[in-house]
Amino acid sequence: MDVTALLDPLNDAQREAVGGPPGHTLVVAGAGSGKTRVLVHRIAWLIQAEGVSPFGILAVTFTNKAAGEMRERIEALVGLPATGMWVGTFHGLAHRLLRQHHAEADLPKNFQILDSADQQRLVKRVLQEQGLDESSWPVRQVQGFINARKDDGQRPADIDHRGDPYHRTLLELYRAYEEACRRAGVVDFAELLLRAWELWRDNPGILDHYRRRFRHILVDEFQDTNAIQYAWLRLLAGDSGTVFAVGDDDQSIYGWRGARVENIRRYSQEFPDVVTVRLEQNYRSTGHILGASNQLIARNPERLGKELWTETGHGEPVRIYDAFNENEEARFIGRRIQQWVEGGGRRDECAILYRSNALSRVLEEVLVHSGIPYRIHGGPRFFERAEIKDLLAYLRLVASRDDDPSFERVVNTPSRGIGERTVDNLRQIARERGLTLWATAWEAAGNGQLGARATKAIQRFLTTIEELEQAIDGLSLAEQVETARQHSGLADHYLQKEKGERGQARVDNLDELVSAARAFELDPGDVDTEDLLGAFLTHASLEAGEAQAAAGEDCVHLMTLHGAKGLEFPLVFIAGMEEGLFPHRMALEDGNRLEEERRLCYVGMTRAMSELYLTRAESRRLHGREGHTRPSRFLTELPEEHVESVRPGRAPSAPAAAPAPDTEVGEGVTLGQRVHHPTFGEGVIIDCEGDGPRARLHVNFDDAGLKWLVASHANLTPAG
DNA sequence: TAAACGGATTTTTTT
DNA sequence: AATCCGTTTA
Repeated sequence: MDVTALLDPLNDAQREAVGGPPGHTLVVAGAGSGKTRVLVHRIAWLIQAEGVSPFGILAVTFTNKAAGEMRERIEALVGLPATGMWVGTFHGLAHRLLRQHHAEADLPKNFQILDSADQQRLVKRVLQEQGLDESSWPVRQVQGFINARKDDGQRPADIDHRGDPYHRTLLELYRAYEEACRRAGVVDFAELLLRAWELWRDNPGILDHYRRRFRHILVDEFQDTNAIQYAWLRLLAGDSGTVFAVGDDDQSIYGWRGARVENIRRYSQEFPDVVTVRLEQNYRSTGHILGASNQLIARNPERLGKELWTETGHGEPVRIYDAFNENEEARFIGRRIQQWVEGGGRRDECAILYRSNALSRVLEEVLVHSGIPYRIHGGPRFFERAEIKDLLAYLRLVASRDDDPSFERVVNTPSRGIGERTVDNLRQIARERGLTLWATAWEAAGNGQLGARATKAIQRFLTTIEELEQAIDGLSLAEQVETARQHSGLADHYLQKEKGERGQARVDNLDELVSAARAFELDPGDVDTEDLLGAFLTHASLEAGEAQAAAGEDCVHLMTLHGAKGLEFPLVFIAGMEEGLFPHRMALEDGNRLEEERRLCYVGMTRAMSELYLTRAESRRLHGREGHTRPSRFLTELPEEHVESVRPGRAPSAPAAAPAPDTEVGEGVTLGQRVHHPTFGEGVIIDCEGDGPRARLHVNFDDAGLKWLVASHANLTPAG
């Protein structure tokens, strides 16, 4: 086998990383430097040049998408299916371990997974059981506390509340929540990781088995690992395994959910003889874009240090556009995209990025208005939709009767006369006797302690589930889901409850779930085919699915800056470059968070291949309030030599509301006219908004530059 | 049980 | 402005 072919297409740094000795390696990979390529080639190198068996390789990523891509590319490169290799997300791999060793992990065989919405409901339940007031103990905060502790590897017993009553209560809640999970046989996301780590910690035999097997561990996006993930890797590597870590400290944007950038540094200190390779040649962006990005991120202290460079030319400077308000900002972006398309570009080469989702609305309006197809990334995901989760809850109950959250979810959905009172009674009995809701319901239905009416209703529910289990036995997965769909009566329920399109959309989604099951059946991937339903339920929990099916149409992409990580587009806009919005006001107080905002800006900028626009609105209406804004500090941090302020000049297609030239726009001046202002001097009126005395004029002053002025206060006189 | 009202909230999100 | 959540009301 000619392994040099693996190295040939690489640059020197990439080659060093891929073909280096099979020891600990840290690859500091800048944006657009070919990091995935290095990871994939490294694996191929291990197999083909070092003679490592795929069975000995474990590669871990953060998203299913990344894992899928990696597997695909490895197989394409190696030329055969990489059987035996473990490639997956931290959560996916942890789940796999826990399934395999459920007894040692003290979990039921069919344990179900809670997503964060499920977890939130359960935390709320626990709060109510403890008789705590939700306004003093906000569910989200309690949930956040529990997750943060788990992300740090701490169980209630590991935490010292030091007599602080607030802390003590949180601890009690953590305990009670754990107990509720245990009873119901459910596990949340953070628990998957913590439990998998504990499994190894407490079972040396099992750990040893995996240590012997996985001598080669590769980690993508290392800067996003949290404490427990790091600990998990460390445990697995032991003294014999090698870790190949790829990451970029400058792209660490998930600190707020427990990611620890410092794991990169820690890794190179704690593991012996780590070879560090820097990938600094960028294959994505032009010189100007890179220059501006480099200098922005250089403002952050405490970096590992790295400066991207490119062989490509300077290209176009980064352009900054100051709009009068958010409408005008959106119109500018729309216009620019239209030009791009008229110039032969495709719409899907364009992306509009923003700090928070609230900004997408105006942009959408303008795009709709201009007839530009677009697609918003983010938003509710398929498997997270209420109707989908309802139907899955029926199936979960079939798979595991103890699953209390699922029981609660559908016991009265569709309504079958089991009210809050009845469920409350069940809950109370269950708690007193330490039983699950299902067991309690079963018993209560037998001894009639709930009253005739409720008993009957409960019996109906119990029968529904039991019959469903009978009915799906021996069926194919898709048929099972279809059967559950019918038995549940959810379709009629939603049609009746939500008239018109909304209800129908829900029903369509239920049908879609059947299709998803069919697709899963045909290609279940690397899972246990003995229990397809169980695997499908796991899939639904661990892989939330894209929000919208990828439309075939050529669409402009709209997404948050976080959502853009890992992507690239020829033409990129970052909208809302304003203090308080970006950097977000929640991050202004804290230096660390501010640095993270700056990294976020860096991530956004480095998405752009050939053109980058940073736009802002001088006045913005947000959450119903209109306010004046200040330009983002990030704008002022950009070096002049790479940046150009855009003068709209004669707009190629006039803004929607703008009158034709020569129309009087107020106070005896017209669009296009040369005017004089007492302070700013002479300039040309290039645009206007509104009419009458409140009209606002956009004037391009010779010296003072672009200004928006209110016509009635501007004191403009015709210049001549 | 569901509609209707009122109040608070409003960063980012994967698993 | 819009949405979500809890409470009140019919």
